[in-house]
Amino acid sequence: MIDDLERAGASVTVKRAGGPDPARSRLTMGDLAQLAGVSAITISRALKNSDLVRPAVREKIQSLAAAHGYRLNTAARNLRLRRNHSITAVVNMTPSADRPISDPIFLALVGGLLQVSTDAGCRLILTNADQLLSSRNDDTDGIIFLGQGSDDAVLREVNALGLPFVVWGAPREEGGGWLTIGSDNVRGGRSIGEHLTALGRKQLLFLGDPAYPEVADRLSGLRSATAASCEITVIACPFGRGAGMTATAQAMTEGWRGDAVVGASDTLAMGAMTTLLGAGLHIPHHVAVVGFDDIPAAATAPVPLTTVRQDWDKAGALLGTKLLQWVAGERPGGEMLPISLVERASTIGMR
Amino acid sequence: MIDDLERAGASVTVKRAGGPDPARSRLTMGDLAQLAGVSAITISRALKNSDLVRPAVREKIQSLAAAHGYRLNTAARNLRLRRNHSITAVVNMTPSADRPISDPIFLALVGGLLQVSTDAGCRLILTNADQLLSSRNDDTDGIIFLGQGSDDAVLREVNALGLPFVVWGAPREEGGGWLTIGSDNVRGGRSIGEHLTALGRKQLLFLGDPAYPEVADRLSGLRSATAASCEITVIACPFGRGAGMTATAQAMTEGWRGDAVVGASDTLAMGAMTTLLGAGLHIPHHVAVVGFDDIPAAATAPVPLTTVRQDWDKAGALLGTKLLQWVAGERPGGEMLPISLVERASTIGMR
DNA sequence: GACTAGTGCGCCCTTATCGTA
DNA sequence: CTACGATAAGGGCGCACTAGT
Repeated sequence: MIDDLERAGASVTVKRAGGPDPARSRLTMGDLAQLAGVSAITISRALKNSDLVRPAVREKIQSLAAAHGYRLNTAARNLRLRRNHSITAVVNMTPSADRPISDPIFLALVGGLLQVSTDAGCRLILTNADQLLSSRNDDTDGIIFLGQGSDDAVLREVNALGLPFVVWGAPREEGGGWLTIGSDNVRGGRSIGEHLTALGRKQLLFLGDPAYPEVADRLSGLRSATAASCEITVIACPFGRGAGMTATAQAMTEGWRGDAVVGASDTLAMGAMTTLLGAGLHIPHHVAVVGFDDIPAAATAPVPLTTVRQDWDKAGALLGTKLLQWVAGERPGGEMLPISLVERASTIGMR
Repeated sequence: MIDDLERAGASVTVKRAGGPDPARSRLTMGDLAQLAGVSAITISRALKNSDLVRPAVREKIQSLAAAHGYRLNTAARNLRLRRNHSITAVVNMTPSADRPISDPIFLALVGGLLQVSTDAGCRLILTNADQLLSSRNDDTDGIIFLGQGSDDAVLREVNALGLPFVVWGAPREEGGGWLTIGSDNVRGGRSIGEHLTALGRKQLLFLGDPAYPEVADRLSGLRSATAASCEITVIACPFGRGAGMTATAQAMTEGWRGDAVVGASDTLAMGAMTTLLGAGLHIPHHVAVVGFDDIPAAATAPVPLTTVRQDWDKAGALLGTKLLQWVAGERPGGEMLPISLVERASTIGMR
C-alpha cells in the first residue's frame, strides 16, 4: 500500500522537487534494468560477474551496458559499501635537491603502486603531507608515504588518522603503529664495502646525511664490511648532484686524498664524479666511485657508475600489496627488499 | 505518525537488517547534530561557513566537529552533488627512454597541478591511459593528459568519455574537442636559432623525432631563425640520454662535422655532449650544444648546458586551472606558455 | 525439502528545496 | 526577513525472502 502511494507520488512528480541539475545525469542501473527487463540488483550482480546470475543473462547485460556506455557511479557504491576504493600516495613534491627519493625512483615506485592498486579496483590519489593533514574529508582507505625524510612528527600525525599506513624507508624502532618497507640498505652498504675492499681501496669518502635512516644504514653496512681495512671520511650533505659536487670539492680542499668515493645516492656520486674529473683525476684509476639506487642516468654517466640496484617497480608493487591487505583487514608484516651490486667502469674500468 | 513508527522500529531493531559492518562506522553529521542539539542540515551549513547559521552556533559546531575528529563522508557528498571532486592526470608510467616528458618535468607539472586542484577542493588521481579507458567507473570530473606522444587515437578515445579534457603538448589542427596547452615550442626553437646564428654557427645537427608535434615545432622554429645561414642535419631518434649518445655517434660516423648540436630535449643534448667529449672535441669551442627543457641536471652537466627554460610549475597550475574552469561549466581557450633561453657554458664558454 | 535464480526493501550520508516559527 | 528544520532525493548493494524446478 505504501508502495503504491510512493509509486503514484513518483509518477505525479514530473518536476523533481530538490536535487542538483538533472541535465547532467547519466544512465543508472535502474535505467539499464528497465532496458534489460530485469531488476537493478541483477544488473549490479551481472556487472560484477556474480554466480547468482545465469551466464546468458550476464553476458546480455554486460553487452547492453557496454553498448550504452554505462559507467558505475562510484560515489553511490562507495557510500553503500563504506569504502572509498582509493589509496593515497603522499609525496614531497617540491622540486628540491634535498630529496631522499629521486625522480626516476619515484616514478618507478608509483608505477608499481598503480599496477597493484588498479588490479584491486582502487584509485591512486597523489598528494603531499600538508594537503593530506589539512583535509577534513574522509576519502581514502589507506596511505602510503614515499620519502619519509627524517621527520617523525609528520608520520605520527598521519598515523593518527587511524587508517592503514605504510611507509617506504628504513624501519625505525617498533611501536610506530605503521608498517615500514624498504630496501636492505645495510646489505647494500656492505656489498659496496666488500667490492671496494676486494679492489684494495683504503681511503674512502662517504657523501650523505646520516640523519636520514636510510643513509645511516648504508653507512653502517659499509663500515661493517671495511672495518679493519679502510678509513672512512664522512661528509654530511643533502641529496643531489650539486651537493655531491660541493661536498667533494670541500673534502679535497680540506686535504682528503683517498682512492674511493661512495655516494649515498647516484646523484651524489655523479656530482662527485664531475668534481673529480674536473680536478683531472682518473676514474677509477685514481679514485673509484660508487653510487646507490641505479637510476637510469647511472649507466650513461661520463664514466658508467657502479651502484646498488634496487627493484623499484617491485618495491612499489609490494607497498601497494601490503597496504591493500591491511585495508582488507589483514595485518601484514614489514619487509626488506633485496639489493644487488651492479659493477661498472667507475670501479672496474680499464686503467 | 509515520515518524513515530519509524523511530520505534529503529529502536527495536537492535541489529540492523542490512548494510555492511557497523563496527567500522565513523561519526556522521547526524551524530554530530544530536550532540549539538541541532539538525543535520545545520551541521552541514555550519561546516561550510554558510550565512544561514548564526556565527555563534557555527563556531560551536565547528569546534565540536574538531574535538570529535569529524571527517566529511566524501562519497555521500559526491553522490548528492553529482560531482566527484577529483580530476585525473594520465601519465605514461613505464620507465622508457622513449618518453616525451622527462621525470623532473613530470614532477614539476604534477606539483603545480596538485596545488590548484587542492585549492579547489579536488583530489588528484594518477593513472595511465590503459587503466583509465578500461575502468567502467564514473569517478572523475575531468582529465589531464601529460605527454601525448604521437598517438592521436588514444586522445580520441579518452575524449569520447565526454569529460572536460585538457592535453599538455603542441596544439593540433582544431576540432579535436579537447583543449591543448603547451609551451611555445616554435619560439623556443627560434631563440635557439638566433643564439647560434649570433655565435656564427653554420652546420647544425638536430636530434629528435619530428613525429612528435612538440619536436616538429621546435625544429621549425629553429629552421625559421636560421634559414639562410645554416645547414641543418636532422637525426630522428627517441628521447633519452642513450639515444643522444647513439645518434651523435651515428652522425659522426656518417661524416657530420658541424659546429653545433641541438637536442629536442636536455637528455638528448646531454647524451650528445657525452659522445662529443668522448671523441675529444671541446664544447663549445669545436661544437656548441643546446638542449630544451632546463631540467635540473642541465645546470650541473660536465659542461653546463644552454637550454630553453619552461616554467613547469606554472604550466601544471595552468593545466589544472583550465580544467577546473571547464568542470565548473566555463569553456576556457587554449594557451601557450612563454619560454626563455638560458645561456650557459655549452655555447658561450671561454675558449 | 533442498536448491537456484532473481526480487523488494531499506540503508549508506549529505545537501537542495521548501516550509515554518 | 532571519535562522533553522523536515523532507526527499542521489545510485548502488546487502539482506531476507520468494518463485520456480
